[in-house]
Amino acid sequence: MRVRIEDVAKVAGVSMKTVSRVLNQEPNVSERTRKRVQTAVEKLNYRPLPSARMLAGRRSYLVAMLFDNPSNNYLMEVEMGVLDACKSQHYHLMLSPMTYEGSVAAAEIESLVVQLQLDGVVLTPPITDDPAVVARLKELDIPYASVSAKEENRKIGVVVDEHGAVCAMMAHLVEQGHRRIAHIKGHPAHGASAWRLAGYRDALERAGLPYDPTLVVDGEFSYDSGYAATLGLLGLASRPTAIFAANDDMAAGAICAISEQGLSVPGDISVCGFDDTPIARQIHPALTTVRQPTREMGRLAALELLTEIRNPGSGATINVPYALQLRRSTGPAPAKD
Amino acid sequence: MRVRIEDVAKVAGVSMKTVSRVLNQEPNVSERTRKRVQTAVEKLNYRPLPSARMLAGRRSYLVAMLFDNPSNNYLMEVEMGVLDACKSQHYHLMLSPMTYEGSVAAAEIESLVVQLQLDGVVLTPPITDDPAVVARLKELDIPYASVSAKEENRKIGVVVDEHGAVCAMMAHLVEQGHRRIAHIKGHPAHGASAWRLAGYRDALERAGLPYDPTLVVDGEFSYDSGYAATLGLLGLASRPTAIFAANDDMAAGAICAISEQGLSVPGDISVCGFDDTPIARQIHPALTTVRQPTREMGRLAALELLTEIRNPGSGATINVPYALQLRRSTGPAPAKD
DNA sequence: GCCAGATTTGACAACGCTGTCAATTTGACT
DNA sequence: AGTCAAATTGACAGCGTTGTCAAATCTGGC
Repeated sequence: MRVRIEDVAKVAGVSMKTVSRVLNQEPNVSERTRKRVQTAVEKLNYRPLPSARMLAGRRSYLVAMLFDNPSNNYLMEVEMGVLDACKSQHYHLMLSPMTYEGSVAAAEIESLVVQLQLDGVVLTPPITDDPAVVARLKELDIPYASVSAKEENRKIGVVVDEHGAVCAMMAHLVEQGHRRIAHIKGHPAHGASAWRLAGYRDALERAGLPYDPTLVVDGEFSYDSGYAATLGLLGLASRPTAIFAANDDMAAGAICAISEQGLSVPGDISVCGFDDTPIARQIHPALTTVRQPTREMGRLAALELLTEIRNPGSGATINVPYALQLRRSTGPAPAKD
Repeated sequence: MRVRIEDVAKVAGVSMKTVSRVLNQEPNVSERTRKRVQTAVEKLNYRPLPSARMLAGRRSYLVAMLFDNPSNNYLMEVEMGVLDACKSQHYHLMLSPMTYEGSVAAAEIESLVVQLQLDGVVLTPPITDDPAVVARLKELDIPYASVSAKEENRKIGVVVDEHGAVCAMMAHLVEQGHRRIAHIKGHPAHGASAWRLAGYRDALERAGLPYDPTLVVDGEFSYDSGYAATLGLLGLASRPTAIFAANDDMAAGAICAISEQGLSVPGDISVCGFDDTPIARQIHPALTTVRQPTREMGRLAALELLTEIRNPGSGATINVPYALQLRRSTGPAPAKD
């Protein structure tokens, strides 16, 4: 038989309403009763019935996560985090893949938010920076939280100090004696691409190294684009001794290209990436990269969104720490001739 | 203001219940009243509120996908497929990660299915073969569809002919002159591991090759387990000239181990995997493997589930085709001494 | 014109939860 | 102890729909 809120109330020895308060994190519940109720909820394995809450309250207890497949891994991690957060607050998640094409997206938003009476939306890159989507969301006055959004689109959400991470990574290369460090840019639609490039430039300046435009090449975050870009760099008259790729996939492509040319990593050229996706440990040599706590980021973004939903104006942007993962793909610069 | 069924009833000059009957195509409504109600519905542009019907009626229009992280990529692909199917039928998807531990899982199922009044469940490996979960689902009489389940747990769902795929892959190796072919087994909890091992043995027999137990080693589908297993194989007095790993991650580990020992792939040893995950194209050399249409499998499984829900007894198991992806990691067996 | 039986219709009580508002308890100060 | 305000708790009425079951209305045969 279905467990109802009434049953939980009976077990906890409180009223239905009090259980409801605990479930919805409403204020004015003493710590002692809250604990008691929570115990009862767990004991009975109770979950509120979405349709009943929707009907009784005015909210749908539904948030959507909008995405457009940057990378399966990344997405899945964020999703798990969002799921964690939702579960902890008895919210539910709707997944909504969107083809990132501006106007189409806006119409999709419309039907999602309006028809399903969504309470809020979690945005993941690159949709975080889609002006049409953000504008429509604001217009509809629906709370949204973003993961790694650009400054201007970010009121609520979570970010890492990408700039700092890139600088740290670059500092590591400089320490190893590298002076000609190339950069493979990310996909132009992603905010992260710009941050990483900016970090690269600032780090050069900080190290007193010149900025050489020939060492900065286009990429699109894909393995193939990294491979192609690296081929170009290797053809340069004076080739770099290190390559900083804007993500791991491209770094993997770079390593492959370098090996294929008969050069060694890191003997001849050091390579580093960004993100610490599983591939970083599964290539040879293992990739030096920057780790972001992706799942945690999803969780925190969703948590802030729920906070905002519950209490408009109280959602914030959270900064999470990054961590350099030094592995075998970077090493001392080869001795100069 | 929202238009309610009551308003429609008033306009049509009938009771709420009669309007409901018309909306749900129930019998025993005279043609005249049906018309009158329909006119009123159109005039007021009335749509029933989903949560109210769910609460009052019995269906939730909700299906869940149960999973326990076999691989982010795989999962995400299946999920996308399931999402496609749900969307097309105006159903919604609940994601539910489960820690695969038998009894715990069963309790979680309970709470999901009963508490959320799910209409059906999509099972993904390895949960497809968790006896506790399957038994509980049957007991609760909830329709479920599985993706790549073992024979006995599969009434509704989708499978690929893994046995055939493995045989085809092995035939390819044999054709290239390989006689000592090793196999790295998958995680024992996954049905696929058994299929792939069985396919390996049958293929050997078919090719008239002896089955050598020392060439069959344990793995758990992870990169590291593939790496470790391969080290073992390389230490053998008479080492294999080809390794068939039960999935791509392990194959990638194998390639890494082989290279580290100073041997070449495929020059000294050919390696092949299974699944065609992105890593297959991102390692060097690119991996020969078997591709399954993962997303399509998710879609078809969900579609069959929805069919079954709508019309009990009509769901079926669908067989989807596999495809050999021949890449650079396999080649002719080295000439015998 | 009347009756039994079939057909059509409606009243009303769920469904499981939250909002409202009043009742009770707590705690800080006299 | 006694007071009053603040914090905590609970009773109960919906939310919009469908299920149940009884009431009303139609049939056709006499």
